[in-house]
Amino acid sequence: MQYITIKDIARVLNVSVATVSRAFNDKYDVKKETRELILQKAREMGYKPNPIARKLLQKHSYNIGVIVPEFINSFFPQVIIGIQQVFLERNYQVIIMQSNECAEMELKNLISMENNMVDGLLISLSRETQHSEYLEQLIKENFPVVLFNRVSENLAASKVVFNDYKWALFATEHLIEQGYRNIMHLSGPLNLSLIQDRIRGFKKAMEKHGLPCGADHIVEAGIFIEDGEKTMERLIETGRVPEAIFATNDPTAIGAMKVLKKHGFKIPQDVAIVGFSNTQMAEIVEPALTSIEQPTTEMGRIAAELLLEQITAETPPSPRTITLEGKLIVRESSEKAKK
Amino acid sequence: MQYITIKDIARVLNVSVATVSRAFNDKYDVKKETRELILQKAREMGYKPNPIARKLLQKHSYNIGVIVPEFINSFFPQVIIGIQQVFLERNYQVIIMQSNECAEMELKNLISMENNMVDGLLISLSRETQHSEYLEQLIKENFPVVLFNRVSENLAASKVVFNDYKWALFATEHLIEQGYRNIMHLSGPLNLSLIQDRIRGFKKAMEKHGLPCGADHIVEAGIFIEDGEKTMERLIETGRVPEAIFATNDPTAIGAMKVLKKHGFKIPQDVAIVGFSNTQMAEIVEPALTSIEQPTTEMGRIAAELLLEQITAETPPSPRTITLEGKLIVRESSEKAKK
DNA sequence: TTGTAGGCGTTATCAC
DNA sequence: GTGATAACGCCTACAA
Repeated sequence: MQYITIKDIARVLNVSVATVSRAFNDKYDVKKETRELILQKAREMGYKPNPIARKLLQKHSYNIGVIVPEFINSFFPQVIIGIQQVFLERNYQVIIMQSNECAEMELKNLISMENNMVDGLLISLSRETQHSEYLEQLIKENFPVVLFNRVSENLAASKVVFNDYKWALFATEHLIEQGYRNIMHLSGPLNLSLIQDRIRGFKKAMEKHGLPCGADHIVEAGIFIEDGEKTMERLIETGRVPEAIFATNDPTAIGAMKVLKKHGFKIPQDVAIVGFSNTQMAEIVEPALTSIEQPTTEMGRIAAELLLEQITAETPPSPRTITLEGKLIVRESSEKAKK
Repeated sequence: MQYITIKDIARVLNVSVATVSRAFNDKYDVKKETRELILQKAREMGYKPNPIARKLLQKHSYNIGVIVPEFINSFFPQVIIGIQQVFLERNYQVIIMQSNECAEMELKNLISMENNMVDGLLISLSRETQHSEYLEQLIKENFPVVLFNRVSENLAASKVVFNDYKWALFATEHLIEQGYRNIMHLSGPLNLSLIQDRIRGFKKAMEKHGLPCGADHIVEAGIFIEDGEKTMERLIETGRVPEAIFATNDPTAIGAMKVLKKHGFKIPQDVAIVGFSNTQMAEIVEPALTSIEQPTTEMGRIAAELLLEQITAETPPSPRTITLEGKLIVRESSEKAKK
């Protein structure tokens, strides 16, 4: 693949490269005929400007980087839709990479994004990421970064998060109000702060109502259906089936439901369940799953707006954290306990 | 953000830029002390090599572009996982963009990928894409491109597709064998060739068994849950509920099931259903959905291998089409009709 | 209106 | 070992 350059065109047409260059950037004056001649010839020769060379001069790429841990669950795809909504109309391209929940991969993504000269970065940290020096450095250098959903307190960047604490509390209180007492929390990866927040919310609700909430009431499961399945199998084997379950997200809840049903437990009569995130699956599963609705697409939009501000601002604005609220969607899986 | 360059380092250290450059690329001979001095100073000054400048000289970026129509359904995310598996161990970065089922957007993605100098491109066409001149041109210029799943016959590139015709035929025959006669096909966007293939498979099966298969046996629905819902609502309203349904994919099937159940129809007793793609939801819905399993991750891996071949080959290999086979997963939604 | 020439940040090929 | 210097492809003062 031999690329045609403006030099080639200039040579063929016996004009200078400057003239050719000007013919393409119409802010300069070029005689109409020569311009047309050049454009015509360029097309004929199959010329395409080399964007790399251009980028060497200009300083922005109109590319935005997005790094997410995974997109098997629909959560991140939905956030990305919001991100795209904002950037597309501003003529930015959105480049997506996935870290696969792996810190090493995330670092590679990060470096690669910088190499490709994105103008800004939206990132949701991987499960493994305890601390990212590289990202910290980037932020220190005033590179525009906005964290969303999976954030780290150590990073001095703008953040968009969900009020996980509050809505975990509400979700748990909902079960309590429905008459359940022995409630268990199936949590996700413990080093994620949002998971910790949900745990805190769960504990707070239990304490507030004087219910037992020891170590055996919180079980680490995961965030995928299989995680919920495995954990529930284990709980059933060891005879630790509670009256109700608050799961850290819908897939985990659904995995648990699947196993419970398989073992003949009735939901919600034997075990009531509440999920988190209100995915499409919540409506499909039977009985339909009570869940906390999160404004996913909005999260993307807001994060995008924050980033845009940073990119266009003269002086770097000080970091802000925006906390989004949700909504409890009550369905059959958490119907009132029979007395 | 002022970038530090090798010039700055050279100036400060009173050496030439050449020496600084050499210190970083250790294939040249530099005195140990000077190298260490330079590296040390570089770190101190916060120097980062400018990859754009580098790319101007070298010719490849070690970036691979992937363009998909959407990733709300889990199909494409799973394919991407396969793609990543192959490229990561080869030290390529995978850049993902989504066209949002929109031809205009897809074109922007395409241009942007080229601008970012990806070494090769994996693409699944948007629903709207009838014909992409830009892509055609790219392929003509021997730019490495592999199409997967959503392909176009007009493009002379390598392709990885699923044997939609055959497995749609099998899925339909399965319903016929179970004793159903009045079978309807809920299809997807008609201008996608894979959708046409599934329609052909459905028709063939019906004809083969002497069953009626007129225009009213094939209804265009879509590929999302909502599409299945809307279509089923319409069918129920107009009193056109068949004995069995073969849906173009799982979400459509599940949407239809949801509405059928809401209206009191029993599955499979009143209406049997078969889906396509075997998504996670198929196991979760009740009754569990019979579906065609597709090797999604494998599709990604194979497409990636094909692309890698093209990228590394001296002379462009002639395009190949690889057709993947699937598997019928029988569950309750298609149990035998009662006589 | 057009041409000349310098520069963007890096690497590679000469010399010394 | 190291320093000039010419590329890479494009843009843009400045001159003409």
